[in-house]
Amino acid sequence: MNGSLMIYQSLLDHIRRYVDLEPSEIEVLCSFLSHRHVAKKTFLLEPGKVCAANYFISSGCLRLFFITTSEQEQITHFGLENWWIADYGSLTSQRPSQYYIQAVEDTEIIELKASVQDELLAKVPKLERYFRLVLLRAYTASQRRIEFMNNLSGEDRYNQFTAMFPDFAQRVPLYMLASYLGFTPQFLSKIRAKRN
Amino acid sequence: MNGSLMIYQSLLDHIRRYVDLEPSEIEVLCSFLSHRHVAKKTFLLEPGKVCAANYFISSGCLRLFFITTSEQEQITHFGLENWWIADYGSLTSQRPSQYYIQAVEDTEIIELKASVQDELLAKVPKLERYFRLVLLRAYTASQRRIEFMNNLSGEDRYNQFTAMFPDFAQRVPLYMLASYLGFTPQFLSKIRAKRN
DNA sequence: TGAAAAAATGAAACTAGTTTAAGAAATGAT
DNA sequence: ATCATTTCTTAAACTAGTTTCATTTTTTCA
Repeated sequence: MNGSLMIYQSLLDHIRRYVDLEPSEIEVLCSFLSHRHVAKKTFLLEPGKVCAANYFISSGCLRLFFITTSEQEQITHFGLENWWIADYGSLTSQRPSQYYIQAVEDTEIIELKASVQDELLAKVPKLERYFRLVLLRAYTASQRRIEFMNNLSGEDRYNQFTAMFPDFAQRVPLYMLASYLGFTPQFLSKIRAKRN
Repeated sequence: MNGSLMIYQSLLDHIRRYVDLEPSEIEVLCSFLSHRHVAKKTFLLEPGKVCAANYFISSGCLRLFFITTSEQEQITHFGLENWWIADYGSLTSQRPSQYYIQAVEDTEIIELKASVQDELLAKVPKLERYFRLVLLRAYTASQRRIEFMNNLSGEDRYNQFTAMFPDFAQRVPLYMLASYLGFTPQFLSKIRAKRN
Protein backbone atom coordinates (compact mmCIF):
# COMPACT_ATOMS: atom_id res chain seq x y z
CA MET A 1 0.00 0.00 0.00
CA ASN A 2 2.68 2.47 0.95
CA GLY A 3 6.00 2.40 -0.81
CA SER A 4 7.63 -0.23 1.44
CA LEU A 5 8.56 -2.61 -1.37
CA MET A 6 5.43 -4.70 -0.79
CA ILE A 7 6.88 -7.38 1.37
CA TYR A 8 3.43 -8.97 1.47
CA GLN A 9 2.98 -9.07 -2.30
CA SER A 10 3.30 -12.85 -2.62
CA LEU A 11 0.49 -13.36 -0.10
CA LEU A 12 -1.71 -10.68 -1.65
CA ASP A 13 -1.26 -12.33 -5.03
CA HIS A 14 -2.19 -15.65 -3.54
CA ILE A 15 -5.30 -14.26 -1.87
CA ARG A 16 -6.35 -12.59 -5.12
CA ARG A 17 -6.61 -16.04 -6.70
CA TYR A 18 -9.51 -16.78 -4.35
CA VAL A 19 -11.17 -13.52 -3.25
CA ASP A 20 -11.16 -9.85 -4.28
CA LEU A 21 -10.17 -7.48 -1.51
CA GLU A 22 -10.83 -3.72 -1.47
CA PRO A 23 -7.77 -1.51 -0.91
CA SER A 24 -9.10 -0.74 2.56
CA GLU A 25 -9.35 -4.43 3.38
CA ILE A 26 -5.81 -5.00 2.15
CA GLU A 27 -4.65 -2.25 4.47
CA VAL A 28 -6.36 -3.86 7.46
CA LEU A 29 -4.96 -7.25 6.53
CA CYS A 30 -1.39 -5.97 6.26
CA SER A 31 -1.66 -4.33 9.66
CA PHE A 32 -2.15 -7.81 11.10
CA LEU A 33 0.80 -9.42 9.36
CA SER A 34 4.50 -9.44 9.95
CA HIS A 35 7.37 -10.47 7.78
CA ARG A 36 10.37 -12.50 8.81
CA HIS A 37 13.54 -13.92 7.35
CA VAL A 38 14.24 -17.39 8.73
CA ALA A 39 17.80 -18.66 8.41
CA LYS A 40 18.35 -22.29 7.43
CA LYS A 41 17.98 -24.66 10.41
CA THR A 42 16.07 -22.13 12.52
CA PHE A 43 13.12 -23.57 14.43
CA LEU A 44 9.75 -21.82 14.26
CA LEU A 45 8.20 -24.40 16.57
CA GLU A 46 9.53 -26.99 19.00
CA PRO A 47 7.85 -29.69 21.09
CA GLY A 48 6.42 -28.35 24.33
CA LYS A 49 5.79 -24.90 22.84
CA VAL A 50 2.48 -23.62 21.54
CA CYS A 51 2.30 -22.96 17.80
CA ALA A 52 2.23 -19.16 17.79
CA ALA A 53 1.26 -18.37 14.23
CA ASN A 54 0.17 -19.56 10.86
CA TYR A 55 3.11 -19.11 8.48
CA PHE A 56 2.83 -18.23 4.81
CA ILE A 57 5.95 -19.07 2.85
CA SER A 58 7.01 -16.39 0.34
CA SER A 59 10.13 -18.24 -0.66
CA GLY A 60 12.25 -21.10 0.63
CA CYS A 61 11.26 -24.33 2.34
CA LEU A 62 10.14 -25.41 5.81
CA ARG A 63 9.58 -28.88 7.18
CA LEU A 64 7.14 -30.11 9.81
CA PHE A 65 8.31 -33.16 11.73
CA PHE A 66 8.12 -35.02 15.02
CA ILE A 67 10.23 -37.58 16.84
CA THR A 68 8.73 -41.07 16.69
CA THR A 69 8.59 -43.57 19.56
CA SER A 70 11.67 -45.15 17.95
CA GLU A 71 13.41 -41.77 18.16
CA GLN A 72 13.56 -41.03 14.46
CA GLU A 73 12.68 -37.74 12.81
CA GLN A 74 9.42 -38.24 10.92
CA ILE A 75 8.66 -35.51 8.41
CA THR A 76 4.94 -35.21 7.80
CA HIS A 77 4.96 -32.12 5.64
CA PHE A 78 7.12 -29.85 3.54
CA GLY A 79 6.10 -26.22 3.17
CA LEU A 80 7.01 -24.51 -0.10
CA GLU A 81 6.31 -21.17 -1.76
CA ASN A 82 2.66 -20.14 -1.47
CA TRP A 83 1.71 -22.67 1.18
CA TRP A 84 0.63 -21.96 4.71
CA ILE A 85 2.20 -24.14 7.37
CA ALA A 86 1.44 -24.59 11.06
CA ASP A 87 0.62 -27.26 13.61
CA TYR A 88 -3.10 -26.59 13.34
CA GLY A 89 -3.86 -28.84 16.29
CA SER A 90 -1.71 -26.72 18.58
CA LEU A 91 -2.58 -23.44 16.84
CA THR A 92 -6.31 -24.01 17.33
CA SER A 93 -6.26 -25.39 20.85
CA GLN A 94 -3.31 -23.26 22.00
CA ARG A 95 -1.97 -26.39 23.64
CA PRO A 96 1.69 -27.48 23.47
CA SER A 97 2.78 -29.02 20.20
CA GLN A 98 4.60 -32.31 19.65
CA TYR A 99 6.11 -30.97 16.43
CA TYR A 100 9.08 -29.12 15.07
CA ILE A 101 8.83 -26.61 12.27
CA GLN A 102 12.27 -25.90 10.88
CA ALA A 103 13.73 -24.05 7.91
CA VAL A 104 15.30 -26.43 5.39
CA GLU A 105 16.78 -23.46 3.53
CA ASP A 106 16.83 -19.72 4.09
CA THR A 107 13.15 -18.85 3.97
CA GLU A 108 10.96 -15.73 3.84
CA ILE A 109 7.73 -16.04 5.76
CA ILE A 110 4.70 -13.88 6.42
CA GLU A 111 3.14 -14.66 9.76
CA LEU A 112 -0.37 -14.33 11.04
CA LYS A 113 -0.27 -14.67 14.82
CA ALA A 114 -2.81 -16.96 16.46
CA SER A 115 -3.71 -14.22 18.93
CA VAL A 116 -5.06 -11.91 16.24
CA GLN A 117 -6.45 -14.25 13.61
CA ASP A 118 -10.02 -14.10 14.90
CA GLU A 119 -9.91 -10.32 15.07
CA LEU A 120 -8.67 -10.14 11.49
CA LEU A 121 -11.41 -12.48 10.29
CA ALA A 122 -14.01 -10.37 12.10
CA LYS A 123 -12.73 -7.24 10.37
CA VAL A 124 -12.25 -8.79 6.94
CA PRO A 125 -14.88 -11.54 6.66
CA LYS A 126 -13.93 -12.25 3.04
CA LEU A 127 -10.88 -13.96 4.45
CA GLU A 128 -13.11 -16.65 5.96
CA ARG A 129 -13.63 -17.75 2.39
CA TYR A 130 -9.95 -17.49 1.54
CA PHE A 131 -8.90 -19.62 4.48
CA ARG A 132 -11.70 -22.09 3.82
CA LEU A 133 -10.35 -22.60 0.32
CA VAL A 134 -6.77 -22.83 1.56
CA LEU A 135 -7.81 -25.50 4.07
CA LEU A 136 -9.80 -27.33 1.42
CA ARG A 137 -6.67 -27.51 -0.68
CA ALA A 138 -4.54 -28.58 2.26
CA TYR A 139 -7.02 -31.23 3.35
CA THR A 140 -7.27 -32.61 -0.18
CA ALA A 141 -3.48 -32.78 -0.39
CA SER A 142 -3.37 -34.55 2.96
CA GLN A 143 -5.88 -37.14 1.74
CA ARG A 144 -3.84 -37.67 -1.40
CA ARG A 145 -0.79 -38.21 0.75
CA ILE A 146 -2.56 -40.89 2.79
CA GLU A 147 -3.58 -42.55 -0.46
CA PHE A 148 -0.04 -42.30 -1.83
CA MET A 149 1.48 -43.87 1.29
CA ASN A 150 -0.99 -46.76 1.28
CA ASN A 151 -1.05 -47.44 -2.41
CA LEU A 152 2.59 -47.89 -3.29
CA SER A 153 5.67 -49.71 -2.03
CA GLY A 154 8.59 -47.65 -0.75
CA GLU A 155 10.44 -48.13 -3.99
CA ASP A 156 7.44 -47.05 -6.08
CA ARG A 157 6.89 -44.01 -3.87
CA TYR A 158 10.46 -42.92 -4.44
CA ASN A 159 10.29 -43.46 -8.19
CA GLN A 160 6.98 -41.72 -8.56
CA PHE A 161 7.94 -38.83 -6.30
CA THR A 162 11.21 -38.11 -8.08
CA ALA A 163 9.44 -38.35 -11.43
CA MET A 164 6.75 -35.93 -10.32
CA PHE A 165 8.96 -33.43 -8.49
CA PRO A 166 12.47 -33.83 -9.91
CA ASP A 167 13.56 -30.34 -8.88
CA PHE A 168 12.25 -30.65 -5.35
CA ALA A 169 13.91 -34.05 -4.89
CA GLN A 170 17.22 -32.26 -5.57
CA ARG A 171 16.43 -29.43 -3.22
CA VAL A 172 16.31 -31.35 0.08
CA PRO A 173 18.80 -33.78 1.62
CA LEU A 174 18.06 -37.40 0.78
CA TYR A 175 17.51 -38.41 4.37
CA MET A 176 14.66 -35.90 4.55
CA LEU A 177 13.10 -37.32 1.42
CA ALA A 178 13.41 -40.82 2.87
CA SER A 179 11.69 -39.71 6.06
CA TYR A 180 8.90 -37.97 4.16
CA LEU A 181 8.41 -41.05 1.97
CA GLY A 182 8.23 -43.28 5.02
CA PHE A 183 11.45 -45.31 5.00
CA THR A 184 15.08 -45.18 6.12
CA PRO A 185 17.95 -43.43 4.31
CA GLN A 186 19.67 -46.82 4.03
CA PHE A 187 16.71 -48.19 2.14
CA LEU A 188 16.80 -45.21 -0.17
CA SER A 189 20.46 -45.89 -0.91
CA LYS A 190 19.51 -49.47 -1.70
CA ILE A 191 16.86 -48.30 -4.17
CA ARG A 192 19.26 -45.94 -5.89
CA ALA A 193 22.00 -48.56 -6.11
CA LYS A 194 19.48 -50.86 -7.77
CA ARG A 195 18.54 -48.22 -10.35
CA ASN A 196 22.16 -48.01 -11.60
CA MET B 1 -38.80 -24.36 10.46
CA ASN B 2 -42.14 -25.86 9.47
CA GLY B 3 -43.57 -28.80 11.34
CA SER B 4 -41.76 -31.49 9.28
CA LEU B 5 -40.06 -33.19 12.25
CA MET B 6 -36.85 -31.23 11.68
CA ILE B 7 -34.95 -33.77 9.65
CA TYR B 8 -32.05 -31.32 9.52
CA GLN B 9 -31.88 -30.80 13.28
CA SER B 10 -28.59 -32.69 13.77
CA LEU B 11 -26.88 -30.47 11.20
CA LEU B 12 -28.40 -27.27 12.57
CA ASP B 13 -27.20 -28.24 16.04
CA HIS B 14 -23.74 -28.87 14.65
CA ILE B 15 -23.65 -25.52 12.85
CA ARG B 16 -24.82 -23.73 16.00
CA ARG B 17 -21.61 -24.89 17.71
CA TYR B 18 -19.65 -22.67 15.31
CA VAL B 19 -21.86 -19.83 14.04
CA ASP B 20 -25.22 -18.25 14.91
CA LEU B 21 -27.70 -18.27 12.08
CA GLU B 22 -30.83 -16.09 11.87
CA PRO B 23 -34.13 -17.94 11.30
CA SER B 24 -34.17 -16.55 7.76
CA GLU B 25 -30.69 -17.93 7.09
CA ILE B 26 -31.72 -21.31 8.44
CA GLU B 27 -34.62 -21.30 6.05
CA VAL B 28 -32.38 -20.56 3.08
CA LEU B 29 -29.91 -23.21 4.18
CA CYS B 30 -32.60 -25.89 4.50
CA SER B 31 -33.87 -25.10 1.02
CA PHE B 32 -30.47 -26.18 -0.29
CA LEU B 33 -30.31 -29.47 1.59
CA SER B 34 -31.86 -32.85 1.10
CA HIS B 35 -32.19 -35.81 3.39
CA ARG B 36 -31.61 -39.42 2.51
CA HIS B 37 -31.71 -42.83 4.12
CA VAL B 38 -28.83 -44.99 2.90
CA ALA B 39 -29.18 -48.74 3.38
CA LYS B 40 -26.17 -50.74 4.52
CA LYS B 41 -23.79 -51.53 1.62
CA THR B 42 -25.21 -48.81 -0.65
CA PHE B 43 -22.60 -46.82 -2.57
CA LEU B 44 -22.77 -43.03 -2.57
CA LEU B 45 -19.72 -42.81 -4.81
CA GLU B 46 -17.86 -45.21 -7.08
CA PRO B 47 -14.64 -44.92 -9.12
CA GLY B 48 -15.18 -43.18 -12.42
CA LYS B 49 -18.06 -41.09 -11.10
CA VAL B 50 -17.85 -37.50 -9.94
CA CYS B 51 -18.47 -36.91 -6.24
CA ALA B 52 -21.88 -35.23 -6.40
CA ALA B 53 -22.28 -33.87 -2.90
CA ASN B 54 -20.84 -33.24 0.50
CA TYR B 55 -22.55 -35.62 2.93
CA PHE B 56 -23.33 -34.84 6.56
CA ILE B 57 -23.94 -37.95 8.62
CA SER B 58 -26.87 -37.67 11.05
CA SER B 59 -26.56 -41.25 12.20
CA GLY B 60 -24.84 -44.42 11.07
CA CYS B 61 -21.45 -44.94 9.49
CA LEU B 62 -19.89 -44.55 6.05
CA ARG B 63 -16.48 -45.57 4.79
CA LEU B 64 -14.26 -43.97 2.16
CA PHE B 65 -11.95 -46.41 0.40
CA PHE B 66 -10.11 -47.16 -2.81
CA ILE B 67 -8.64 -50.25 -4.47
CA THR B 68 -4.86 -50.35 -4.21
CA THR B 69 -2.46 -51.40 -6.95
CA SER B 70 -2.37 -54.80 -5.20
CA GLU B 71 -6.16 -54.95 -5.50
CA GLN B 72 -6.99 -54.61 -1.83
CA GLU B 73 -9.64 -52.34 -0.35
CA GLN B 74 -7.84 -49.52 1.44
CA ILE B 75 -10.09 -47.57 3.83
CA THR B 76 -8.78 -44.06 4.32
CA HIS B 77 -11.64 -42.67 6.36
CA PHE B 78 -14.68 -43.58 8.41
CA GLY B 79 -17.54 -41.11 8.59
CA LEU B 80 -19.55 -41.08 11.82
CA GLU B 81 -22.32 -38.95 13.32
CA ASN B 82 -21.69 -35.23 12.89
CA TRP B 83 -18.93 -35.55 10.32
CA TRP B 84 -19.02 -34.42 6.74
CA ILE B 85 -17.65 -36.86 4.22
CA ALA B 86 -16.81 -36.53 0.53
CA ASP B 87 -13.99 -37.02 -1.91
CA TYR B 88 -13.02 -33.35 -1.78
CA GLY B 89 -10.58 -33.75 -4.66
CA SER B 90 -13.36 -34.88 -6.97
CA LEU B 91 -16.00 -32.63 -5.40
CA THR B 92 -13.88 -29.52 -5.95
CA SER B 93 -12.57 -30.30 -9.42
CA GLN B 94 -15.71 -32.13 -10.58
CA ARG B 95 -13.41 -34.73 -12.04
CA PRO B 96 -13.98 -38.50 -11.74
CA SER B 97 -13.14 -40.00 -8.39
CA GLN B 98 -10.94 -43.02 -7.63
CA TYR B 99 -12.88 -43.69 -4.45
CA TYR B 100 -15.84 -45.55 -3.09
CA ILE B 101 -18.09 -44.13 -0.40
CA GLN B 102 -20.22 -46.89 1.05
CA ALA B 103 -22.60 -47.30 3.98
CA VAL B 104 -21.17 -49.63 6.63
CA GLU B 105 -24.54 -49.65 8.41
CA ASP B 106 -27.93 -48.12 7.70
CA THR B 107 -27.17 -44.42 7.69
CA GLU B 108 -29.06 -41.13 7.63
CA ILE B 109 -27.36 -38.39 5.64
CA ILE B 110 -28.01 -34.76 4.81
CA GLU B 111 -26.56 -33.82 1.47
CA LEU B 112 -25.34 -30.53 0.07
CA LYS B 113 -24.96 -30.93 -3.67
CA ALA B 114 -21.77 -29.68 -5.29
CA SER B 115 -23.81 -27.80 -7.88
CA VAL B 116 -25.41 -25.49 -5.31
CA GLN B 117 -22.76 -25.12 -2.64
CA ASP B 118 -21.35 -21.87 -4.03
CA GLU B 119 -24.81 -20.39 -4.36
CA LEU B 120 -25.60 -21.28 -0.74
CA LEU B 121 -22.35 -19.73 0.46
CA ALA B 122 -23.11 -16.56 -1.49
CA LYS B 123 -26.54 -16.32 0.13
CA VAL B 124 -25.42 -17.26 3.65
CA PRO B 125 -21.83 -16.05 3.97
CA LYS B 126 -21.67 -17.05 7.64
CA LEU B 127 -21.39 -20.60 6.38
CA GLU B 128 -17.97 -19.78 4.93
CA ARG B 129 -16.84 -19.63 8.52
CA TYR B 130 -18.68 -22.81 9.46
CA PHE B 131 -17.11 -24.78 6.62
CA ARG B 132 -13.71 -23.26 7.31
CA LEU B 133 -13.91 -24.55 10.86
CA VAL B 134 -15.18 -27.95 9.73
CA LEU B 135 -12.25 -28.23 7.31
CA LEU B 136 -9.83 -27.10 9.98
CA ARG B 137 -11.05 -29.92 12.18
CA ALA B 138 -10.91 -32.42 9.32
CA TYR B 139 -7.42 -31.35 8.28
CA THR B 140 -6.16 -31.54 11.84
CA ALA B 141 -7.63 -35.04 12.18
CA SER B 142 -5.99 -36.03 8.91
CA GLN B 143 -2.61 -34.81 10.14
CA ARG B 144 -3.08 -36.75 13.39
CA ARG B 145 -3.84 -39.83 11.33
CA ILE B 146 -0.61 -39.44 9.36
CA GLU B 147 1.25 -39.07 12.65
CA PHE B 148 -0.52 -42.12 14.10
CA MET B 149 0.33 -44.28 11.10
CA ASN B 150 4.00 -43.26 11.15
CA ASN B 151 4.54 -43.34 14.86
CA LEU B 152 3.39 -46.80 15.87
CA SER B 153 3.77 -50.41 14.77
CA GLY B 154 0.69 -52.22 13.48
CA GLU B 155 0.25 -53.96 16.81
CA ASP B 156 0.49 -50.70 18.75
CA ARG B 157 -1.95 -49.02 16.41
CA TYR B 158 -4.48 -51.77 17.01
CA ASN B 159 -4.02 -51.68 20.78
CA GLN B 160 -4.21 -47.92 20.99
CA PHE B 161 -7.16 -47.68 18.64
CA THR B 162 -9.26 -50.26 20.46
CA ALA B 163 -8.38 -48.63 23.79
CA MET B 164 -9.40 -45.20 22.48
CA PHE B 165 -12.55 -46.25 20.60
CA PRO B 166 -13.70 -49.54 22.13
CA ASP B 167 -17.30 -49.10 21.01
CA PHE B 168 -16.36 -48.19 17.44
CA ALA B 169 -13.99 -51.16 17.18
CA GLN B 170 -17.04 -53.37 17.87
CA ARG B 171 -19.19 -51.56 15.37
CA VAL B 172 -17.31 -52.40 12.17
CA PRO B 173 -16.10 -55.76 10.82
CA LEU B 174 -12.54 -56.57 11.78
CA TYR B 175 -11.29 -56.65 8.22
CA MET B 176 -12.35 -53.01 7.85
CA LEU B 177 -10.52 -52.06 11.00
CA ALA B 178 -7.43 -53.88 9.70
CA SER B 179 -7.61 -51.99 6.43
CA TYR B 180 -8.06 -48.64 8.18
CA LEU B 181 -5.13 -49.41 10.49
CA GLY B 182 -2.95 -50.33 7.52
CA PHE B 183 -2.47 -54.09 7.72
CA THR B 184 -4.10 -57.37 6.69
CA PRO B 185 -6.95 -59.14 8.53
CA GLN B 186 -4.61 -62.11 8.97
CA PHE B 187 -2.18 -59.95 10.85
CA LEU B 188 -4.98 -58.64 13.02
CA SER B 189 -5.94 -62.20 13.92
CA LYS B 190 -2.32 -62.86 14.84
CA ILE B 191 -2.31 -59.86 17.18
CA ARG B 192 -5.52 -60.94 18.86
CA ALA B 193 -4.32 -64.51 19.25
CA LYS B 194 -1.21 -63.16 20.95
CA ARG B 195 -3.27 -61.07 23.39
CA ASN B 196 -5.02 -64.21 24.73
C1' DT C 1 42.40 -24.24 3.26
C1' DG C 2 41.65 -27.67 6.33
C1' DA C 3 39.30 -29.85 10.27
C1' DA C 4 34.97 -31.07 11.84
C1' DA C 5 30.40 -32.06 11.15
C1' DA C 6 26.69 -33.64 8.29
C1' DA C 7 25.06 -36.61 4.73
C1' DA C 8 25.23 -40.72 1.93
C1' DT C 9 26.55 -45.57 0.98
C1' DG C 10 27.22 -50.59 1.73
C1' DA C 11 26.59 -55.05 3.59
C1' DA C 12 24.88 -58.63 6.77
C1' DA C 13 21.63 -60.11 10.09
C1' DC C 14 17.09 -59.52 11.28
C1' DT C 15 11.82 -58.76 11.85
C1' DA C 16 7.24 -56.85 11.18
C1' DG C 17 3.96 -57.74 8.36
C1' DT C 18 2.34 -60.27 3.75
C1' DT C 19 0.92 -64.09 1.03
C1' DT C 20 -1.27 -68.22 0.10
C1' DA C 21 -4.26 -71.57 1.17
C1' DA C 22 -7.59 -73.94 3.87
C1' DG C 23 -10.96 -74.46 7.32
C1' DA C 24 -14.20 -72.69 11.02
C1' DA C 25 -17.61 -69.60 12.63
C1' DA C 26 -21.02 -66.25 12.17
C1' DT C 27 -24.66 -63.86 9.62
C1' DG C 28 -28.31 -63.32 6.39
C1' DA C 29 -31.96 -64.54 3.15
C1' DT C 30 -35.68 -67.68 2.05
C1' DA D 1 -34.43 -74.47 9.94
C1' DT D 2 -31.07 -74.49 6.07
C1' DC D 3 -28.07 -73.11 2.42
C1' DA D 4 -25.11 -69.49 0.88
C1' DT D 5 -22.35 -65.81 1.72
C1' DT D 6 -19.51 -63.14 4.50
C1' DT D 7 -16.26 -62.81 8.12
C1' DC D 8 -12.59 -64.61 10.98
C1' DT D 9 -8.74 -67.71 12.19
C1' DT D 10 -4.49 -70.58 11.74
C1' DA D 11 -0.18 -71.78 10.02
C1' DA D 12 3.93 -71.95 7.10
C1' DA D 13 6.73 -69.83 3.72
C1' DC D 14 8.16 -65.54 2.31
C1' DT D 15 9.73 -60.45 1.51
C1' DA D 16 9.96 -55.46 1.94
C1' DG D 17 12.07 -52.73 4.68
C1' DT D 18 14.89 -52.11 9.33
C1' DT D 19 18.85 -52.28 12.24
C1' DT D 20 23.46 -52.01 13.30
C1' DC D 21 27.81 -50.71 12.30
C1' DA D 22 31.61 -49.26 9.44
C1' DT D 23 33.28 -46.46 5.60
C1' DT D 24 33.18 -42.81 2.25
C1' DT D 25 31.69 -38.48 0.39
C1' DT D 26 30.09 -33.87 0.79
C1' DT D 27 29.27 -29.63 3.16
C1' DT D 28 30.20 -26.14 6.50
C1' DC D 29 32.58 -22.57 8.45
C1' DA D 30 36.63 -20.68 11.28
